[in-house]
Amino acid sequence: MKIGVFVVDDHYMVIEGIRSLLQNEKTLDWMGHATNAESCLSFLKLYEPDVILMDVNLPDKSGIDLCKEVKQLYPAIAVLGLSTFNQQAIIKNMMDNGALGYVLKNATKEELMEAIISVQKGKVYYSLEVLNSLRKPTPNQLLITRREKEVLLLIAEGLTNAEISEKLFISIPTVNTHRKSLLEKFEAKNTAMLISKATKLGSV
Amino acid sequence: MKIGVFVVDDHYMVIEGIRSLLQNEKTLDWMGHATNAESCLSFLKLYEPDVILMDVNLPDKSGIDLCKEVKQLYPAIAVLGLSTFNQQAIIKNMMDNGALGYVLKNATKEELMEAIISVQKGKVYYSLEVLNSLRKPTPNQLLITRREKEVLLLIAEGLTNAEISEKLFISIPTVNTHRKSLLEKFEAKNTAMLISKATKLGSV
DNA sequence: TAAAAAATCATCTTTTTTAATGATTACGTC
DNA sequence: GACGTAATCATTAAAAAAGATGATTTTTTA
Repeated sequence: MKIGVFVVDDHYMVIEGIRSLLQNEKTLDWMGHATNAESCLSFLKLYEPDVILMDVNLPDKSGIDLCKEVKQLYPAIAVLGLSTFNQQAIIKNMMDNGALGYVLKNATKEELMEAIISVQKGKVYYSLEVLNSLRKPTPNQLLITRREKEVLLLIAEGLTNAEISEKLFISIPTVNTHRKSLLEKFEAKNTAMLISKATKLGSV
Repeated sequence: MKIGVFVVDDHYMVIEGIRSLLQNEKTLDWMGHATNAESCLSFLKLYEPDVILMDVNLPDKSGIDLCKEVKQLYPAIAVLGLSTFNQQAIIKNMMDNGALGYVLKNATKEELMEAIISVQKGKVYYSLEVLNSLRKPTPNQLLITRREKEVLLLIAEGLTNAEISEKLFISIPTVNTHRKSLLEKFEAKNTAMLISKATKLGSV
């Protein structure tokens, strides 16, 4: 019984690369590809692959959202996250939304095969690099509260404390408190460093 | 006479994708690939391809810098920029540093072939999407000067004006001037927005 | 080489952020 | 129901950034 594989990625070269890597694998059945979330969902109405390789950055919606939808509609399909970035926040998000594994786009053929076979069996798979990055002592970035995240986003948009307080219906001192805990949690010296770190970690 | 093609990209899947797309083209000679700038330069010491497909994001240095170096050392080689992003700033930068063309990673085989043939003949090539984006009214982001970029980087690292002035051996008012022009050019209301925009545009 | 652009410095004012401390209320979990 | 965390608000002061204007010296580039 072959493993049906489907790929969703907005870059044709990447799709072609994966197809080329996997084309001689007799245990796999290349079911096709989609370059956006919509056509992926259309495909799934007609066919049910065993494994979907899913890029986290898609033109119409994020891979994270698509992953969630796919898992709700077709729980049997194993989703394997795929991206160029090695960022805890994104990976964690992807896994929380039903992905069974995560590989980077510089993965070798062997890694990719191992990942596909693993998730098809229902086993979790992370590529080596992803594992290493997840092993790093978790900085406090993951522990941002809901409110702090709201404030962070507004700061990044360029709002001042006064504007944020108005928008969130809280007092300026409160905004300041959140601001201070954000600086602490991100180990940032000031706003610039905060936004810089937060953006790179995918929190913004 | 075949066109010698070399690819520099840090993602194995992309390399494989390009190779697969081009493998049946009899007019091309696949000379190999590199996954970072260093090994690209090593390769060029031994062989001279006609065209290099060069990703703008490399692990060891930016494709923009690599492009500059390659053109200095081997002016005859045509460099074709390659990336997932369609951003004027990056494209312009790449072209200013000697690239003859620019295609996105979702290019089709036909586009890619046309691009390679064009730049090999010394003709400029932009993919359709790139052309469209270049036609848009240019925001001022492209015009960041060398000094402004230095200041921007230090701001993002969390340095204050005083610290920056010390580091760059300039006065605090001067740092302030650069800071203000950065805010203008990025159309940012404050530091937070500046760093946010700059990071997303790849300037940091 | 002349014009344009970049880089430099200055002064002064206002706004915003950061720091330091302390405290109350709400909420979910064990 | 106790406990910890999150969320809220307050006061005061110092540091930093932002805004407005003007001006000189290098560099680049047409």
